[in-house]
Order: sequence, then C-alpha cells, then structure tokens
Amino acid sequence: MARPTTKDLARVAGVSRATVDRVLNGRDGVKKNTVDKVNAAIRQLGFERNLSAANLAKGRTYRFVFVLPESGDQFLEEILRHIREAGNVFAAEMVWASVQHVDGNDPHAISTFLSSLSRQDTDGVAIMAPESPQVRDAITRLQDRGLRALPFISNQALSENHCVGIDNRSAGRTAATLMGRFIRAQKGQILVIAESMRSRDSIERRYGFDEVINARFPHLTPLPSLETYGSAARTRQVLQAAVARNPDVVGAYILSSEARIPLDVLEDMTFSERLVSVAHERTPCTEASLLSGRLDAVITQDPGHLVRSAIRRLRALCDNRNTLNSQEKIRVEILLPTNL
Amino acid sequence: MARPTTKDLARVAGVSRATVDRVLNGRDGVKKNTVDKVNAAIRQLGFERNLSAANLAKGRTYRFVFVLPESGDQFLEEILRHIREAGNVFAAEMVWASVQHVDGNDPHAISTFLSSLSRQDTDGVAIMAPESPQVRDAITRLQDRGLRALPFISNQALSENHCVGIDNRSAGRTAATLMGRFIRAQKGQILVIAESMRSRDSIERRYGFDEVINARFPHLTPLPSLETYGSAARTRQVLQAAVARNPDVVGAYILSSEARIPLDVLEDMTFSERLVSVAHERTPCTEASLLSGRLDAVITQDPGHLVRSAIRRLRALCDNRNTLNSQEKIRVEILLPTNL
DNA sequence: TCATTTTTGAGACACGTGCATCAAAAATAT
DNA sequence: ATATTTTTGATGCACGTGTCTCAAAAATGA
Repeated sequence: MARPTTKDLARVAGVSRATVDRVLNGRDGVKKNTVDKVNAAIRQLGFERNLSAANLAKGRTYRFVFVLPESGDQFLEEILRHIREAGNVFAAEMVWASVQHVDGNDPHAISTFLSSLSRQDTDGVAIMAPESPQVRDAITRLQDRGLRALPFISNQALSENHCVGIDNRSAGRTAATLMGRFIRAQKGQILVIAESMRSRDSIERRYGFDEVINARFPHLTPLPSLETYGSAARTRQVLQAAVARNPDVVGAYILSSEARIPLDVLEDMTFSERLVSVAHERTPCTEASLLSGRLDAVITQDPGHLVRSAIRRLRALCDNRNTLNSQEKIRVEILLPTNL
Repeated sequence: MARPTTKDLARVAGVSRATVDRVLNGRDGVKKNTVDKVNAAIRQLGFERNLSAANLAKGRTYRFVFVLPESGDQFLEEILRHIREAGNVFAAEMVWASVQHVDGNDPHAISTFLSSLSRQDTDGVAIMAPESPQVRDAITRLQDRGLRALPFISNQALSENHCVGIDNRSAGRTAATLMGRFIRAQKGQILVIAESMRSRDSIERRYGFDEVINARFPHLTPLPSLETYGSAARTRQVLQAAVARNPDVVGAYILSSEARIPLDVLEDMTFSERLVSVAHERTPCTEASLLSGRLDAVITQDPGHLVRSAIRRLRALCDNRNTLNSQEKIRVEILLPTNL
C-alpha cells in the first residue's frame, strides 16, 4: 500500500541509494548493466518519484513570464486577471507567474526583450506575439540558453510545442455552422470584420469560416474581410461602404478578439432584416451583447484554462514530463444566452 | 524573493517555532494575544505554507472512492477512463482514486456501501447516485465519521457542497435554444426522450428546455417526455405512438446520457421533414452521429474535467482549503460537427 | 506567599529526495 | 603482476513542516 521509495528501489535492485540516485537523475558513470537493474526494479515496484519530496529537496521554483501585447483589449484583461489568480493558486507549488507587456506589432522589441531573459531569473516564457522571423529566432536562442518557451494563444510555428490555444480553423468553422443554421433568409451576404487580417489567427478563422459556409450554406456569401485597425471611424466607414455595395446583408462575423467597436457601429446601422451576429471571446461586452440579443453566439476559449494550461505545460517542460493531453486541449466553446 | 518559512514567522512574531506550529495547525493552549501576534506576522510576511513540505512531513495521502452506478453506459465508460487516467497524474501528489460500482436504483445498497467506509481506508467519496432520503442520511453519517463527501454529476441536495457537474437547467435551456434556432419549420412538435424522468437531472433539463421553447419559440410544441427505460422495444413502441399522434414532429431532444437506442430507433422511422436532433454527453456514439448528420448538436460536460474537479475539490475539503471557483465551474459545452 | 495550572520554548526526529564527498571495490590497461 | 581508471557504496547534510517530549516561564488560584 505504501508507496515504494528510493530505499526500496535500492534494496530490490541490489544497489546503493547513491546509485539509484545516479540512475534516476540521469548522471553518468553508471554501467549499463546497473542501469538496467534499477530500471527493472522501478518497473517491478511501480516506483514513482515523490514530487513533494523532490521539489522540497531541490528548493525548486518555477519562474514564468507571460509576454503579452500592450493592448487594453477586454479579452487580454481577462487573461491578466487569470494570471494573477493562478499566481495565488500555484504559489503553493512554487510557481511564480509574472507579466511583461511589449508592443505586439514590434518584432524587434519582442526579440530584444526575449534576449534579455536568462536562467538567472526565469525558467519559462509564454509568448503571445504574432509570428515573425525575428521572434522565432529569439525563441530559438531562448531555448538554447535553457529556458522553456511556449507559444500562447497567438499561433507561433514552433516545431514541437504546439500553441496553447484553440484550433482557430475549427473555431471559424464552428462560427460558420452556427451562422448558417441561425440565418433564415434564402440568400444574403455575411460581413466578416477583423481588427487586422495580418495575424495567423484571423487568417485561420476566416479560412475555416469560408470552408463551411461554401460547403454547407452555398446560398450565403461571405464578403471580403473588413479591417478596422481598432478605429471606430474607420470601422464605420468600411462597414457602410460594404453595406452600400451589398443590399442583402444577413449576418456579421466578428473574428477578432475585440468586438466592442464593430458591435457599436452595427447597432447604429439599419438592415433589411435583423442580422445574425457571431463574435469571439467571452468579455463583459460580448456577454452583455448575448443577453441583450445584439449577439447570437460567441465562440470562445476559457481564459482561465488557457493560463493554467500554459503554466502546467511550462512546468512539465521544465521537469521533462509529459502533460495530460486531454487536460491541455483547449476547447472551442460556444456561448449562447442560455449557457453563460 | 525567497518564500518566508515558519522560522521567519517565529522570528518576526517573537515566538518559538513550536508556538507558530500550534497556531498554524489550530492546536489549543495558546493565548489569544499570541495567536494574534503570529497571525500578524503571517500577514506581514505574506507567509504561505509550503504544501510540498507539509505533505511530506505528514506522509499525507488522499484515498478517494468514486461511487458509480453499474451501467454499461458510454458516458460512464468515459468517466471511468478519466478516473484511471487521473489516477496516474495525481499519483505524484499522493492521491489514490478507486471506483466502486453499486446499483444506482437501490438506495439501500448505496447506503450500505457508504456505511462500510471508514477513515481507516478512505478520505473522501464522490457519489453519483439519485437522491433519496436513505442516501442522504448515509452521506451525513459519512461526514460525521470525518470522511468528505461530494455529489458527483447526479444532483444530491447536500447543503454546502454543491454538485460537481453542470447546471442541468441551463443545459436544457441551451438545447432548446439550438433546437429552436435550427428548426426552420413554421410549426411542429418536438419529441422529448428520456431513459427515465425520475432523476433530478432529467427533470431539470426538461424544465429548462420547456422554459426556453415556450418563451422564445412558441410555434414549437414540446411533447410529453417519453421514457425508454433503456429498452429498445419499448423505445420503438412509445416513439411510434407519439409520432402517430403528432403529424408534424420536427425535432427530437434526447435528454438522458445514453443516446444510442433512441437514435437507432429514430433512424428507422420516417418523418415529413428531416428532424433536428439534440442529445447529451460526448460519447463515441454521439460523436459519430454528429459527424454523420444524425445529430445536429450535443450538449455535454467534459468528463475529464468532472473527474479532476471532483478530485481537486475532495482534496480541498480534506485540507480545509478553498478551491478556485472559476476552475471548478463545469461548463455547458456545445458540440457541433465542426468543433469536435 | 506558595502551589497549581496554563502557556511557551528548546530541541530532536521524521518524511523522501537531491546532492555532495571520500573511500572501497571492480574493471581495464600496462 | 601492478597501476590506472571506472564504477559503486557509505554516509551526511539539506529542504520546510509536522509532531513529539520535557522543561522553563508566566499566569492564575488560594
């Protein structure tokens, strides 16, 4: 019943605890034959290292940095809140999570910041930044210096560590399914509104969206993406232009994480029939809009889950452990007024 | 930077480590004044007990039992799989999770089993069983003996420990929203199919479903619940009778966690137009049905999350800690063919 | 005041692992 | 054969907390 300890291992393998330690911690200078004996004992006893004891002995702490853009985005606010919250919870497990803001549009700034990190003060980094060669190189150098890096939400093409976040193509496909089924009109156009189409996330969402609309709802026509660049004036302008060109707009898909501006602008405009609107990310704004009926559905990813998953995965990377895939898979969630 | 230890506490509070220990672990025989001094030091230093060290010192293990019905239900299979999986993950944190099957329809058997548990071999129990006075009493006695109990998935009216699981009324409301918006017919009836309507879960789902259909989709009529009792023959019989009485059936809501039988039966029947069907719980059967188009949506709760949440909450109960509410809230998830 | 009780302190050991050091044993080279 | 290198064992301390014991100090009662 009691868990076997390294002492038991030593006894069963017929070696000393010192040798068990050498094998467990991968030190060299141990004959292959001896290594095998110890491993056999590990299997035989079902030995598992007592993490509490190990961490205590090592005085191990995990110092993680979240590198985030500087925006005042509501979704990002949520992320920040959960980082603080998780900081408290994981404190008992010796995890320190801090946040560093850098201009998301300045690859040079990101790269410079990443270069400033060292093992002296940091064990791992979760990076939310658009993909760029500079950033990619900085991440590689980070890893060469022994730090662990993880792309966070915004997709980075890192070889193995796939991103903490949803499959954006699947998110776009889901938005399309809801949109297609909610719209009752026989035909019409759908506005697609993004803050910018330069990010990989937006592109993937758009791709998934078109895929499903074209295949399953051919009576609907998704219009070319409208970019707001975060400006209300510009949003109003491009939206009005698009609606003028397309008399039968029946839906609006807001695919960037800041839905406030497009929603406000849409509110002021008139359409022949009530628009079906779908947006991304749960924020105070999208929640309120769902309840008031301004939005019909919200596709989201749980920010708390994102943060905790990033921390767990960074820690696993530090310990060279595997994570539980089913726990770390971030789900494409659908919010309706009824399941907030 | 380094975390304060009990030694630091003792120094700052001007007492001995023994006294700090007495305060931290709530032993008596300490003057109120001294307690206050220690608590002040705790606040001043922001002391947090090192859980690793504490657990190591106590040799604490957490032995939890999941009490589950004996069914061969696919959803239950998933739950079992995740209990085994979680067992591996939590092993490093000294958590042992075992499973005990009892006949879910026999309150006496459940009560007898619960009475057989003692602190000698068990620290906490997660109970999935229909509510009944006998079971409720057994749970109370369990708690009197110092064990921790938690209602699991199936709703138990335990005073404080609210159930690990979704809000079933919200789930029913969500099913209704999707159903109402997916159905294009001007009017029609909706089949509501349950294994049994005796369980609190079914009742709550049904209640939420009717609520939304009546309020938002008055052109649709939800029919009285049909009970299958798990029998294919009976299912066929009651379904055919219901359809004979109602010529305009346009939707089917399967609200129990086993969707296989109703789906198979529905498949064989003919309707004037394609049914919109919504079921509960992600299982191999519902997944396949979504992809094949037999089902339009599935309302589900993540079984892995359920299991891990139950374990975390039981452990928190044992340690008299609070859990992170945002992490333990089980979401009403919506599955479409596009976000599996 | 002295006897009694309550409160506090000092100290030791335990938990399981990590990480040293140094000597002993075994294997290999000469 | 001996000298050298490689491999192993023995042992001790550390991590932070929990849990003892025993004695000292302080507070309370008479």
